[in-house]
Amino acid sequence: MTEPFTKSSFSSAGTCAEAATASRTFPVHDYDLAATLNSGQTFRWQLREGWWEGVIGLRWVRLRAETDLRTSGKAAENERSVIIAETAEPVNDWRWLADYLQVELNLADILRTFPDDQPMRLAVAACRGLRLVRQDPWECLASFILSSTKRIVQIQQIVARLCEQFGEQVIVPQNHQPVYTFPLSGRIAAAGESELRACKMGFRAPNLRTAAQRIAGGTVDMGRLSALPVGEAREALMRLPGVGRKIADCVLLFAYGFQDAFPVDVWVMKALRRLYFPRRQVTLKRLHKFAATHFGPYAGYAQQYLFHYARVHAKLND
DNA sequence: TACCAGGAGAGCG
DNA sequence: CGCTCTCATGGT
Repeated sequence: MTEPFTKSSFSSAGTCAEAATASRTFPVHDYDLAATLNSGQTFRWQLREGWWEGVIGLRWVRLRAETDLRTSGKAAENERSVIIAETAEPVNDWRWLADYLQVELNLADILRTFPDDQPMRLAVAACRGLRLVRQDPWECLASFILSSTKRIVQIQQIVARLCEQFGEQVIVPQNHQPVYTFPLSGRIAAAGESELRACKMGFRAPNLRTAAQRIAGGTVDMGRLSALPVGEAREALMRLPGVGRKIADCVLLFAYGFQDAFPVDVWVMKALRRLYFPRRQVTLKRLHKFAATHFGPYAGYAQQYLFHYARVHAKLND
């Protein structure tokens, strides 16, 4: 990577009360920040005054994408731009953010591995710049346990209540409203079921609580799963209550980076049936088999394109 | 009102 | 294996 433009200041916070403490600019190619942060992988990013605000680990951060003026004449398919990040506290090492955003990943190399068929061409064309981010495993697992048969907006609301209720306050810019961390598993494990239900998660409450207890108690070691073969990691996740094939695959893909994990939800199911099996009644199991052989080594990435395409761009209603 | 949402799990034939 | 039902909540 080229040496990025970094600024860390104890400087003139004088006139602007909302001034962030540290900022950094990441050069990127083909990175649609809005689509990426708003495509149902994560549930805490909020667009406010032109910035995407969120919490990664213990840090408040806000992000903004800007087209690189030096190359503004280039074709859209190789768009150069920058992601500007600002934090509320000084930052020495920005690896946590570079890793989360996966800014060093070459998207073109991945898109090249996709099958050269009409559905993928449509999805890629419609969602150019869509990325996968690399999330914290526990936050990802907990969020997706809360996701079942909920719309994305509702998942966001439940997660927000959970953080407000059980998370710790993080440092934010002056005059900014309070922001909270995603609660640790131990904190959720210690919560009562009725406290959890107060966050409007309904029947998912006992599942979240039991999963948190097993993780906080060491029955499941989230850190160890990344070293396992994908099949074994999936089995370990699926032993947790409320975690079936779909949610396990979401965690494998979004948190651990198993690129061949292929979550099939109602949208992906609809897209696959409509685009690849227009007049056949295909079972879920058959679709998994198809996905494992058809979409290549980055099937999970292809899945995200199909999901976003189906949900936002395509009209797949029968 | 009826139906659906980035599902899982139990019960059934 | 495949099908059906239930779970809690809020929005069309």
